[in-house]
Formats: sequence, C-alpha cells, structure tokens
Amino acid sequence: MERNTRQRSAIRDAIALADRPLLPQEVLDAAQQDVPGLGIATVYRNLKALVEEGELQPVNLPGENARFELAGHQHHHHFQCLHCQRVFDVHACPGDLSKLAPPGFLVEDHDLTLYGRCKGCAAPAPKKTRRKVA
Amino acid sequence: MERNTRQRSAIRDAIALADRPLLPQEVLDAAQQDVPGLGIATVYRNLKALVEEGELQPVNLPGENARFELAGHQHHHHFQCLHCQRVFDVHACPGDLSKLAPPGFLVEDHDLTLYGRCKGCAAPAPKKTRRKVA
DNA sequence: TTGTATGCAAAGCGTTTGCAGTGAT
DNA sequence: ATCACTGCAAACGCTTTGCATACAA
Repeated sequence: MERNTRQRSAIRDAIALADRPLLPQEVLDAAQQDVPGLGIATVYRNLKALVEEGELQPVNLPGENARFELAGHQHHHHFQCLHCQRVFDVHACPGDLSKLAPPGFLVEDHDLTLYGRCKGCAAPAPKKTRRKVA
Repeated sequence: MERNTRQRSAIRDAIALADRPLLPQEVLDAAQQDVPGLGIATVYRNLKALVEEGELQPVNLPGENARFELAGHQHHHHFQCLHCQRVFDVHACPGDLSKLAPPGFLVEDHDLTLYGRCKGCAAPAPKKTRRKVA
C-alpha cells in the first residue's frame, strides 16, 4: 500500500506551491529544502506514482522534457516564455479543431502551446528555435 | 565546405521520399537501403547540418523525439495517429490565438498537434496517454 | 594532396531500475 | 516485524562527440 513519507510530502508540496509546471530537477531542488538527502530517483518514482494516483498530471511540450503540475485542471493549454523558458497554464482553448485535419482523418484531441513573452519578461526577443535536449 | 557524399544523398532522399516526418532511426532504416554501412551518428550529423542549411526542419511533438521533414512547408501543424503513432502534416491553422493568453503575456507563435485516427487506422480507440520515452 | 565526412565506440543527459538498507505502519 | 520506500549506482534509450580512417574535391 501507499505510505506517507517525508519525501513524498516534500515532492507533492513542491508542486502544489509552484505556480507553474515543474521539471523533475526543479521538483528535486525545491523538495530538497525540506528533505536535504532526497535523491532524483525518488523524485521520478513519486512523480510517476502520483500521476498514476491521479494527483498529478504530466505536461509535455514540444521538444521539452516532461513537467508536472497538480491534476484537476481539466482540459487546458500552456504558454512557454521564449526568454525564460518557463511554462504557464493557459485556461482557454480554441475549441473544436476537427475541421483542420485532412479528409479521412478523425480528430479526437489536441495539444496547443503558445510561445512568447511571459508577464515577467517584457520586450519581445528574436525567435529562437525550440529543440529537444537529448 | 559541404561535400556531396553518398550518405548525405541517401539521407536527404529518404526524407524527400517520405510522405511524413521521420524519426532519425526511420531515416537510418530507409537510407541504409542505399548505403548499407551507414551509421546512426552520420544520420544525426547530417540531419543537424541539413537543418542548419535550411533544407530540413525538425518536427517536435509533445513527448516525442524529434522527427524531420523537408523545409519549405511554411507555418503548419501536425497530426499524430493514436493508433500507429505516425505523424502527418496538417496544412491548416486556427489563426490568431493571441487572445487565449493571460493578460500581460505576449503571444508570438504557437504549436498545435491534433490527435486521433489517421486515414489508414479506421475506428476510434481508447485514448492513451502520450508520454516522452526517456 | 588536403581536409571534410564517415564509422565506431565512448561519453552525455534525462529517466528507469536493481539492490540492500531504512523507516512507516 | 513487515514490507514499501529510499538512496546509490548501474543500466537504458536517444543523441552527441572523439578519433582514426576513408574519400570528395
């Protein structure tokens, strides 16, 4: 059965207190302030477990490693800042996009990512290519 | 300077002849029919070079490794089949999405991925979670 | 001939897993 | 006292890089 460990609490709290989806490493950094000896493997194991329990949900953006946020936010999208690279929730949706697909293709779902400048990063910068880092 | 090797031609051809974005491994498989001894490192090096030359462009989908297609397709989106996992181009776009972002956020670009059944994979299947594979 | 491109193998990076020890119940 | 959980290190999958050789020019 599920046990309540200091590690698990620290990991859950780190994500609950964040105002945006966090990378596993960011979760580790935050949770280590509560539990200094915490290891990255434990973070990954708990993230996976918490997702399976339905408490967290993964946030996958194009070319980015998975981030994690509290579940419960229903269908929504994300915004990534081209300056600070951080990701924010967007609680809006363009709606039905089924007519965009070619004939014969059946649309069941969609993912949308907006890019630009977040509230904290004022002026526009030259667009940079977004890519997966190994 | 750029040299014209059999390997580079085979790699370029593999992508040019495909009707969809290919994974590096798929490029390798296809190109090895022309150049049997071809190595995966050469594929990666040429993909990177061809992207920098502007001949190819990377296709990044949420939780997926990068695929590659010919450049020149201007702004467009992609469709991933939930059954066969393959990716197809979508030459349509919902248009201006800047009003979806929260106040203070400046939208400069967007990525959209549609999910469902491709032309070849008829009936709908239970949705499966899309995730990054290490 | 010259030096870029290739193939192989090793290294990197993020993520997962094996294992013995730790600690919640 | 159990047995799930943890930390560490090794293993993994994909991508990149070092190096000696091969080959386009």
